[in-house]
Amino acid sequence: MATIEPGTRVRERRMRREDMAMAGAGHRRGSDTKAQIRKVAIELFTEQGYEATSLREIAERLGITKAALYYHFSSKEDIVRSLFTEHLDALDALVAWAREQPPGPDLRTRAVDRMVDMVTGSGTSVMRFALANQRVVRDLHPGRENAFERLTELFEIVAGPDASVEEQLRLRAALLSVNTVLLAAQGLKVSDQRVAAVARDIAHQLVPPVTDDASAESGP
Amino acid sequence: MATIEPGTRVRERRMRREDMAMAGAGHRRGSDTKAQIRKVAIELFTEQGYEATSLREIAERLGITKAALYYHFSSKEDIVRSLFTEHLDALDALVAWAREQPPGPDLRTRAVDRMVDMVTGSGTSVMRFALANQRVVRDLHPGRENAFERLTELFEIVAGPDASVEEQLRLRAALLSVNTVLLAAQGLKVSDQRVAAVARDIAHQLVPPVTDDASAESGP
Amino acid sequence: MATIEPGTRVRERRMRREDMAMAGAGHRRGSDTKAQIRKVAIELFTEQGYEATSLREIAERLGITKAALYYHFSSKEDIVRSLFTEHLDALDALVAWAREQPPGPDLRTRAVDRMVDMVTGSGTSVMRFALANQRVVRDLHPGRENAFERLTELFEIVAGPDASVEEQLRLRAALLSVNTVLLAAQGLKVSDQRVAAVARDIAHQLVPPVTDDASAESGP
Amino acid sequence: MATIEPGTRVRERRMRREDMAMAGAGHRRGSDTKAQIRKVAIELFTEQGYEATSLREIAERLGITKAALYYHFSSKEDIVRSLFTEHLDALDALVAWAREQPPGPDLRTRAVDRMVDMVTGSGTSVMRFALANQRVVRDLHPGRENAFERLTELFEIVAGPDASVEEQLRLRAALLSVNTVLLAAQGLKVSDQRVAAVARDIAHQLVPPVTDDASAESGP
DNA sequence: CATGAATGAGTGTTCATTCAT
DNA sequence: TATGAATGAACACTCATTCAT
Repeated sequence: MATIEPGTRVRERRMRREDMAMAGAGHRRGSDTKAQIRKVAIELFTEQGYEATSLREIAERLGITKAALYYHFSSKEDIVRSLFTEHLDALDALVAWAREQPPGPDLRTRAVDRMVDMVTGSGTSVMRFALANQRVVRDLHPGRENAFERLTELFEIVAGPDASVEEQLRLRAALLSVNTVLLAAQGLKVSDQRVAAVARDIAHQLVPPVTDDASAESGP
Repeated sequence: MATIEPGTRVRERRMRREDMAMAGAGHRRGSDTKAQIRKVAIELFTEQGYEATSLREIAERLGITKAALYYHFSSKEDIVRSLFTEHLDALDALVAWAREQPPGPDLRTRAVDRMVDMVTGSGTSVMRFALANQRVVRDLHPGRENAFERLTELFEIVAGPDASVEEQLRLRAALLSVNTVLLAAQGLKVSDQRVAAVARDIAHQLVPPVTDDASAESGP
Repeated sequence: MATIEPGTRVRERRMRREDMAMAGAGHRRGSDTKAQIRKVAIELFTEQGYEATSLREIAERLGITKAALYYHFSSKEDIVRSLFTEHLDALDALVAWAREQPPGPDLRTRAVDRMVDMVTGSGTSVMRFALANQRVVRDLHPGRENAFERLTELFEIVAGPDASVEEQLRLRAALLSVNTVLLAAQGLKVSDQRVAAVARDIAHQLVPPVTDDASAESGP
Repeated sequence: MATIEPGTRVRERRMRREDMAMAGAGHRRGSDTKAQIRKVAIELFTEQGYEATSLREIAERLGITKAALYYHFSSKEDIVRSLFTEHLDALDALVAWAREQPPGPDLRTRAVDRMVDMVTGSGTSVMRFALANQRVVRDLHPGRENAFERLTELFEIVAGPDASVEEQLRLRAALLSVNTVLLAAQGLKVSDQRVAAVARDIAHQLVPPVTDDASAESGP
């Protein structure tokens, strides 16, 4: 041990909710703990990654015990799964929407728009989380339908059956570009709106023109 | 995580090198253990993430003991740091090259080309690894020069002093697009070369035209 | 150390509490585990020294797991710190008492008496522990108030402001002599009471007579 | 891991002797490594304790490898044993001397004198070391003759066959008092000589008067 | 004389998880 | 709804020790 560091490391067990709640009416013991857990969890998982985030951290941040987490969720994995299925609906809706659309030259553009909306929309986006935890997401429902499966489906619908590999690649890149821009914006002082705008522009720019049937897409 | 990873991890303790060694070479043929550690480490860190990868895994895969890792590296962190500084040189070279170039309308394009080359070349792994472990990379040298700092520098040099925020964003996105395409290609059956080609195309397409002051190149 | 300790340490893993428990009490009867840890810890630390005592030893002797120790204490250091602050009160009380006493020729004698009482009093004394682990104790609160600081304070109060260095030395030796006698008694078949008696005698004998200069309390 | 600390922990392997030696003629590679090891070892064992001191520390401080230590000593224990037997001779001499002395009333006093000389002389370190590592010393030669055995022998010879338990205790305390004073002197600004003088005084004061059978011994 | 490379047992510590209350 | 107390498995890391060169 050599030299012993003085204070630190006191584990600050107990820092109950009473401390911070109390004031403001006792009305909150009732219900939404589960929602709060989800909120904190997605934040931490996104910031630090799934494996690097411990249940203790989540519990402590909420002023509850680890055991309490187990009342609401049956495992750590269950938390992350819940986060996903919760937000997977958005993707599902997008897929459903795409399926209904008449296949036309502007479907791709409109799909991209919705994608941009989705990603830049709600606070801590699942997309960001998914990118930060690809492995977990992939392992989550092995063989079953997960976010990546959904995306693939979306890609296929929007690309259409006749799209060449290059076309597919470009389209996927277009749809994913929001995240690239998000990544690119790190360290730059830009408002979220401006980032979103640029993302949209770039995405539009990348959408490959539809190549109906004949000819090559780079035209004469 | 318990249920997540299905097979694997079966605890196959002991599977020593004697199996493959010619029984008689005292401890090891005196050479490249360190290099092998790095190789295995970058593989696992990329696949599973830094935190999700244990030193036991690395050691076992090499048929050595955990303690042996500590002969070559002073900590887990040291391994990851070593991986980085090893390949940081490529980025450094790129920055140096950019600095020497005469600022002209085609600098951006040529920078993008080199970037694509770098990422699709041997360095593939490091970039992929970096993206899969952003947090670790960021925390690695706090305040000091790391991969992200390097990239930022590159961005600034290539963008030039008068670039607007939008322009910067687009340029960054262009330079990073290789990775987007890499990501997009997952699950698609395409050769690496084709992916690289598309990446290059897309990157070129995204490079913002230089808007110094005069009309310049975007003209008709 | 390998060959040093002959028997002992036979690795007797698992020797659970079920043996002595009435099978059915969920985890523990809810009470004094923490106290028991402290008890065992001070014993082992005193016998073997802090560094030479492993948490496994402590846990095993109690029939609990190492992890259980961490439920009650946040680190090994925390255990030792707790032992100290727990018993530091005794020293504090002594200091407080000394401060209140009217400075007179018999203060020294009475202080010595209380000291002897304290050290020979409670079972495994902190004093013995402190002497066996001087370094740890010193490193424990670096710069802050620890046992040695307390003793110094006591020495100064009892010695008075005009004491010569020799006088101080003798007084300190008197106060510490209990421990010398404790040490000297090792290997000798004597009852604790007799040891205490001799210690008291010796201590009294060593107390330096007060040597003011002016009349003061040794007056005729 | 949470936050990664930057530099530190680089293990500073290699810091060879060439760096510091080189200058001063190459004459030192020859011999006295063993002596230096002992010197460093006794320092560190005394400061930090035997268990808390690692062979790596010793080796590093000397600019050699751990393996080199094993050339000179067959184990860590061997080092400590060597330290002891080296200085055990002094004690042996004392015992021998005591044995030769005619048992008389002043033997005790003279024995105490020699003891004080021994402890305050060059041997200081060993005694201090022994006190700081009582357990190790005790375990060192289990059943065989060690420092404590020697001391016990000395005690018995000097006390004589008819001494009561109290007498023995006092005598032992007298002989050990040097160490008490050494301990007491910590934190006090006194020269070693003065400490020695006080120690001698105290020791003399504690020597119990010989109570053979008849009469008082200090009588005229 | 000494090192480079390695090992096996052990350290303190943290984790996800369980369950009686 | 939650908690207090605990567990077993794993983790990163260090130690004393070995041995071919």
